[in-house]
Amino acid sequence: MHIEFRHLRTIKAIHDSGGLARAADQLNITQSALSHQIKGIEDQAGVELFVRRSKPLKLSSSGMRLLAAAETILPQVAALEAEFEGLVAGKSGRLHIAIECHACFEWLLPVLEEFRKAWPDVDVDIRPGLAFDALPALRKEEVDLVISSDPEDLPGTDFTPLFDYEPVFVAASSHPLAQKAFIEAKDFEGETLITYPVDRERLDVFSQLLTPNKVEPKTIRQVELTAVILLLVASNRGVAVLPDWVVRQVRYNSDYVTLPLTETGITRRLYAATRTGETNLPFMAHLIRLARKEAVKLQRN
Amino acid sequence: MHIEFRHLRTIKAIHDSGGLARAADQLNITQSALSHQIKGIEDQAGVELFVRRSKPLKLSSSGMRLLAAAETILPQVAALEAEFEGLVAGKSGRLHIAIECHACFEWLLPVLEEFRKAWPDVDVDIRPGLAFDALPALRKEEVDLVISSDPEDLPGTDFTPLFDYEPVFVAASSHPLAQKAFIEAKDFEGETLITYPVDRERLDVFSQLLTPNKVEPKTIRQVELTAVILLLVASNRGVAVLPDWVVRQVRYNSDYVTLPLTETGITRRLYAATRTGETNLPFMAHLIRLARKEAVKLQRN
DNA sequence: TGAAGGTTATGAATTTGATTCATATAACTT
DNA sequence: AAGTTATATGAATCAAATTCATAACCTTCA
Repeated sequence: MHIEFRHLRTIKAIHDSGGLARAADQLNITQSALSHQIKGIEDQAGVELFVRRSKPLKLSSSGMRLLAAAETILPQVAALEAEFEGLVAGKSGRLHIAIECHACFEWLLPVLEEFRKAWPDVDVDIRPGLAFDALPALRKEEVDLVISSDPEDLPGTDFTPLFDYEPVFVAASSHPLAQKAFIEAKDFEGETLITYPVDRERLDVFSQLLTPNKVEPKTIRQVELTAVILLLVASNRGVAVLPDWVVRQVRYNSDYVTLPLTETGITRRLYAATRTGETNLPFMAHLIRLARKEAVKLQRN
Repeated sequence: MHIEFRHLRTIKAIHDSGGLARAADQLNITQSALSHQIKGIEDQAGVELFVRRSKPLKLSSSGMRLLAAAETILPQVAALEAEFEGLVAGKSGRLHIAIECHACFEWLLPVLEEFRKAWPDVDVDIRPGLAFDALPALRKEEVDLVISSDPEDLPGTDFTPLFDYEPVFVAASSHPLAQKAFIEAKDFEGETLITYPVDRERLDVFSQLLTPNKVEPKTIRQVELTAVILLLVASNRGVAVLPDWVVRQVRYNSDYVTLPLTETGITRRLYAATRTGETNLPFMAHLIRLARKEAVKLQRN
């Protein structure tokens, strides 16, 4: 027996309408098409699904069994179809995020909090395991959004600017470098540099200053949490380079100073990388707006 | 989105096979047909269900949602199809019975007990409400079997003989009629006749003796249970006419006598009425055999 | 009982949807 | 860059579904 959803809908329509002609109207086909159709189903099933010795015809006991199945299965199909309509309309979907920027948790978590209120049907997740090779994962649809400061010219991938920030040098107030107006690459030569535990080429201090100037810090110490980095810096256990929004947040504590990198400072920009077909989804656009709003807030502090 | 079971099977086959060509083999269609098919589903859904930037292709997040639905719904469809195969093969089905013969419960219940052991998948029920107008109900598929002693020449309805029985006169041993060799219609004139609570034209004593002889008993008292009828008869509160299998069962009790109706006795035959298309279903044939076997047993007592 | 009205069935023609065939395109590996 | 593997594409073909027109059947009423 080759049963399809369509057949279940037919059975239900006939039962609910109490006749073939009315059901045909409901299904937007002719009575004749419906007659042929039920004959086809019966031929396949090998049993009579309708009793025709009364007028209008009605379901046989076998037909009633099919009706029972229809009443179980069709709501599941309707829910699935509604869900896909939501997907198409952008009301639902998946938003799995990979973050190349380790410090971005500081602004992203409040953003996602706000986002969830507006888009309860969107499946949100942060995928820490995909921070490495985030852009290939985006292409393979393993994530849906990558937060990155390194735009690339990739077909099928859009980089939407979020906001600009400045990576700044952070040292204890008593540190000798604290008296300078700005920091140069060579200033790092005798220092213990404290960083997040990521590939050094993905840290601004290396990509924008040290690597181009072929300078190596004395030692590098990796620390997971921003607060711990600042604690170690304040107690002169090392120096750090952090996004300005990070140190702006804890500006009340004056145990350390912040200095620009280079005379003119360095400005970096954060981007949201999305697949081209999804950039304009309403929920995606809303997340980007929320991210920019949070950035303005951070810069007011 | 016009989703069918077929589409769910396609999604599942692709996922399980890990590629389009292998899935096509599994589904017994060409790779090309499958490619067209998934393109068709995607066009309808309005979202991409597959990620093609890898080889072999794999399900997108939307596709995974469809797979989840497939894994829920397809087992339900498979069960339904298996059930219909059982129906066609006669392993399952419905057996709703209407009994025109009120005393037939005495042999039918043990028959059905045995039947259930052999045919656990057959839906068995006795429909007391349909005893009146049982044959029209059979035609309309409201019941599937009618036990009747009145065969009719009805197109589409088979009457299969079950067994013969004799309706016998029952009276207290001390009753004056107890001394006769047989009973005639006029013998009922001064008597209280105790019957089952059914239409008098459906009682053998009326249809075979009293009505043709234009005899009316003094009074008629209707009683539901056979055991109560026999009690009242034994205590000389009236007389009765019952099928011989009924009084044969309780023959140890000698407070009453049984006498044939007329000099030569009256023989009646019980029939199983079924719809012509269903008479030869294995479970139906088995029930008829069991009924006959039970009758032999009753006649041995 | 015959007529009228309502309902479903049927067959040929037509339309629509699915599949095949042959080949192009894309992804991956060496 | 070449070769292999995997999927996509378009035209042709086939199969399934639907329509149109009408036949057949059932129920009710006078």
